[in-house]
Amino acid sequence: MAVTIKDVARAAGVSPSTVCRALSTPDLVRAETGERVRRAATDLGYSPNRAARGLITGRTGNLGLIVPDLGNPFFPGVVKGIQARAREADHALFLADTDEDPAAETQLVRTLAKQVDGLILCSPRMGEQELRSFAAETPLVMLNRRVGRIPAITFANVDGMRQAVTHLTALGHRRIAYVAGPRTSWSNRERVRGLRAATTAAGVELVEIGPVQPQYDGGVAAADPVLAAGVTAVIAYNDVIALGLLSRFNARGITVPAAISVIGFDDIPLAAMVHPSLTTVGLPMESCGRAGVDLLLGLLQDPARFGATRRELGTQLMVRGSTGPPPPA
Amino acid sequence: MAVTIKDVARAAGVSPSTVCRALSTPDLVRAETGERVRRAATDLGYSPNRAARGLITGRTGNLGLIVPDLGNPFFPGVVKGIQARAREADHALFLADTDEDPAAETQLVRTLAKQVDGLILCSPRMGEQELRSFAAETPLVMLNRRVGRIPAITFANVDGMRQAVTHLTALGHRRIAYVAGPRTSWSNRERVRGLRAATTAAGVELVEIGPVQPQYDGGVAAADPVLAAGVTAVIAYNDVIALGLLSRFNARGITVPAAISVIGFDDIPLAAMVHPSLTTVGLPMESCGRAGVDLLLGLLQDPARFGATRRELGTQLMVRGSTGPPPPA
DNA sequence: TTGAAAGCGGTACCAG
DNA sequence: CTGGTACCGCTTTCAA
Repeated sequence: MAVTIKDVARAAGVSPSTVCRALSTPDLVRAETGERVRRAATDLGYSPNRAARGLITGRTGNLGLIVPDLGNPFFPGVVKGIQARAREADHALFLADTDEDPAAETQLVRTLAKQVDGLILCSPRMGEQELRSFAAETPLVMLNRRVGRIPAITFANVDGMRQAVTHLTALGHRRIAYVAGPRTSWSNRERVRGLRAATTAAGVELVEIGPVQPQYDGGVAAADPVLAAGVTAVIAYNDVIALGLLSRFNARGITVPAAISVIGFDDIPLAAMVHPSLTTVGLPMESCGRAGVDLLLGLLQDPARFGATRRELGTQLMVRGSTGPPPPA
Repeated sequence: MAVTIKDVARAAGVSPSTVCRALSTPDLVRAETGERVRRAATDLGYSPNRAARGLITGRTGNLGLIVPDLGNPFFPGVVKGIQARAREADHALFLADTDEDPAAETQLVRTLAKQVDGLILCSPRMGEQELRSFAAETPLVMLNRRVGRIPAITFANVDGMRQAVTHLTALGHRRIAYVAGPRTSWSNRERVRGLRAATTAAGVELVEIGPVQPQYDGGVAAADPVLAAGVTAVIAYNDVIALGLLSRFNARGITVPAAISVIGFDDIPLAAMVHPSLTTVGLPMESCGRAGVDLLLGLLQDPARFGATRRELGTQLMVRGSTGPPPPA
């Protein structure tokens, strides 16, 4: 069995209480005693049992993270940022993947909530009411979604779409398609909103296609309708869909960007690795994760801060090989 | 504060002991009483505090997972499998990412070991001695590495390479390059071993290039040496390197597979999404994760099983568009 | 079949 | 500055 506080106390010839103080509040202990205790602790390889400590302090030193699908390359980046920041702050991280199932999400929140100081919900799929009620009883931060005054980190989706449309209109495109993601997706709604505003402002036509599943095959399926729509450029809900579009265009002998321009969203690592490389709206995924942890830790220190705690991270269009001037009419 | 066993006891008009029994050993409680308790528990939304339970039972119901880099698309697949299986077995999962740093790995093992029933080390980078000593004091399973008798799940790397070489020789290739991954990587050593055996057996030439970092840029950097080696086919340590090769070949106007054939390893999702799609040796990543959890849980139930607990998962060559006959000489 | 009591590993308060 | 004591939430004897 592991070494406990009593073992250290015995070895140092003091009481457990003193060991506790020597380790966590050295000022309250005589220097010499503290020294002796700490040496004993080191010698025995002691480190406190966090579960036991949590029982009395109410702080476990653990955070929980729930994501819809690690298979979607958007999420690992965020998870990595969260993990890194949590570790810096000396917190461990529980991870759960819901496989895009809102019911699993709900159940996992319930289960995890007990074992952690706070939860991070990445792109949660559950309903607003549920989210609100969870947020009321557990410290909780959302990533990539906004509901009421629940603390959240989001991306500047609207501005990202503005950048994409500006890029395309500057190249001369006047008729643009959008391949939509799931209707239930908050970020899809935001992106549509930004797109409509930008196209209207620029006076160019927008053709909405879909919705499709935010996956490769969704993009493949959307490609033919896009071509049928007679546009010279297409913006996809995300990069994975855009890759599906590229693939199907290639299969049909449509060259990109000569015949049609393609823009994705997210800037997953893959986007820069394909040919032609994908022009896309880049999101700071790791920063998002780190910011989420910071927000949560701040909230734990000062729960009153709730409500003043939402942040939108900037996005940046990455111009690459998949966009160019429209073909001559 | 959360609802505790006492709240349930009060609501049901029984003692905490009875609540505990009604929930975990229903046979020891009168049916009617048990029913009443369970209803009260449901009504109040009670679920036991696992940390408190762990304190006394010695089992936390938590597993720990340490991976080198979530940014490498190989790992999310494995993590997903682990997470899914752990959840089915009613266990929660701690996740840590070491950023390829062996020192961080060591420290994380120490930290996590206290909070979990067992650890899963995915492609661990630390030294053998360290691994052995950790394995001696903590229930532990390795994925994608084998050291002595430590329980482990691995892939049939050697056979995978045999399949790749068989494919290429069947197409007529007689001179093949290998772009090596890190020397410190166990799976790279295994793959080299399989490759040498297979090429020798087939009587074809093998040119080893590298090692390079197992990343896209590593592949880009290796492309020119590969071309200079005068081979008609190249096998890469992994898919990400292979994608780098494809990119650089494309940039130099070398067409794949007409001028040269390319094979990767891992079958990351991306491999099927690029053009030409990548022929690669597929590894059952999710199965690996699930098998790892099963192994660990078995070990926890019966520690004596240690040593009889290694398993190698089969691999399957996925023939796609990046391989074809060699160009006429 | 049930309740009381002890204790898992810590921390916090109170006396001294 | 230090030790004793109570208690965090739960499980598990031991008696009744």
